[in-house]
Amino acid sequence: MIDLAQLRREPELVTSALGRRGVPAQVLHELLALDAAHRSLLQEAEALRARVKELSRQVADARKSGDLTLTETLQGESRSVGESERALSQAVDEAAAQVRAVLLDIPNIPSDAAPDGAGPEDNVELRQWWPGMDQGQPFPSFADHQRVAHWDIGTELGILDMEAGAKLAGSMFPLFRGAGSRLLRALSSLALDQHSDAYEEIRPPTFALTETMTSTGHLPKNSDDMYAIERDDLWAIPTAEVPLTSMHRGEILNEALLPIRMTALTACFRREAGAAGRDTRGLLRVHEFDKVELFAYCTPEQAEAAQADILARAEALLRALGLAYRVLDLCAGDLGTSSARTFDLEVYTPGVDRWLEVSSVSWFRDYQSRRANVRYRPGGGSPTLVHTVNGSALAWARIWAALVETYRQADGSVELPAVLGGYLGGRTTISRAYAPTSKR
RNA sequence: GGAGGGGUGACAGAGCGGCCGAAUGUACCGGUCUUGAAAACCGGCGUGGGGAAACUCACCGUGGGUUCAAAUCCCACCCCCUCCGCCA
Repeated sequence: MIDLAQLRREPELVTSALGRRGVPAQVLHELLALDAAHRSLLQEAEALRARVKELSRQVADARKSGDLTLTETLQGESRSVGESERALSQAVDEAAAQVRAVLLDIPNIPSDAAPDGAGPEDNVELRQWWPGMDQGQPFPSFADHQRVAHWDIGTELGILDMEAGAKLAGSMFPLFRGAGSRLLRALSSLALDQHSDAYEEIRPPTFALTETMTSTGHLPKNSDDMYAIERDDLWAIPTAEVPLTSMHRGEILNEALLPIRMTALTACFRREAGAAGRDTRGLLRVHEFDKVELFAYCTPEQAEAAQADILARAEALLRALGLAYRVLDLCAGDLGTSSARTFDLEVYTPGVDRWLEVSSVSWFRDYQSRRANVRYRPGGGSPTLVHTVNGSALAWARIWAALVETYRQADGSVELPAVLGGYLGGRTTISRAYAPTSKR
């Protein structure tokens, strides 16, 4: 969440910055009013509380001196002050809850560096990359045999079975088979191995408590986008960012250990509630996908480099896989709730002729760490919130789509890039012959 | 799931109704001593909220309750450990 003290200190600045991403000034004015009301109630209640404590001390003294009448008088007085204190405290709690509810709903302040804009159309494309670009070649033209959608390729080769997935869990739950399944495993292994030089590999739980989801900013605002297991107060994680951000919740981290960097392979679950029927064929948009995430807790000074490192690693993977992609600098209006600055990576898929988001590399400033209460002591001084940074490297479902489309050969087989060879037991060719044909 | 034990400051560990935000030890910071270091000795050392300040409030797993007063008593829940049961 944003810093309430900062809002009080410089309301115009915060209001105009949040205005860039569409938060009405009215909301902030109301928040300040609620906050002022809360504080004045708090002062009254605390004065009463102090009085009760003072009287209690006097009761102890009176009893010690054996003055029973005085003891009873003081007890009576304390009791009545205590009663009004209790009533006031309840009002204080209610006021505090109101403040918190509004505060939790306010998105992060965008970085000054984030471009202006209201939505996806205003995002700024920073660069593109494609195989051969470094040698001066133009953007690939792609042959007709590459202009086949991955869902057709998947069916043809028996490596993707959307029908079977739908039968088991409903539409938009993909089921990969044979070489298609192994390809996913290979991608995850490749990525995790690549990041292991600087990022500790974590395998977190797939579900998280409401409190955990709140720390990253996924709750309360985006509850419709998540799968819930109400009986156990659990939510299926939409990204490994959720558990990783909360791993050190409530802790004061050793400054010497920063940045603390972690990578995790998890399944990610998205209800995609608002997106019914839109771009939903094949793997364009699915409810469950595997993703390798990169994450860092760092000092404010380290944040920029930490974000750059994650972006560089995600790009390096795309290049290693030989996939054309572009980098977008998200405008203020398109930023995720918790983010101050985000770079999206979109891969080009020739078969469906689209740019698909496969990574979102974000800097959250102290928005998440304030919710999660993760701090460090700069120079041994008083505790200060850390910054969090994360990004995917990468989300595999769409990469899978890009790979089979980009590397489809004239004969209908798929010839995967050599970097994956070691993870595929040397079999970089996927052809009908390898398909375990139970059905087609 | 059943039985028992336990959750207190960075860590260890006392306190079990009345200046307890909390003894003591370790760690850490400053100082004395020393050529330097160690040891010893002296001093300091939690977090958060409110307040211009004086000052004040909260926090001893979490949430309720009893009481003039709760780390201390009562209730519920969570987590950890040991044993039993079950199990990939």
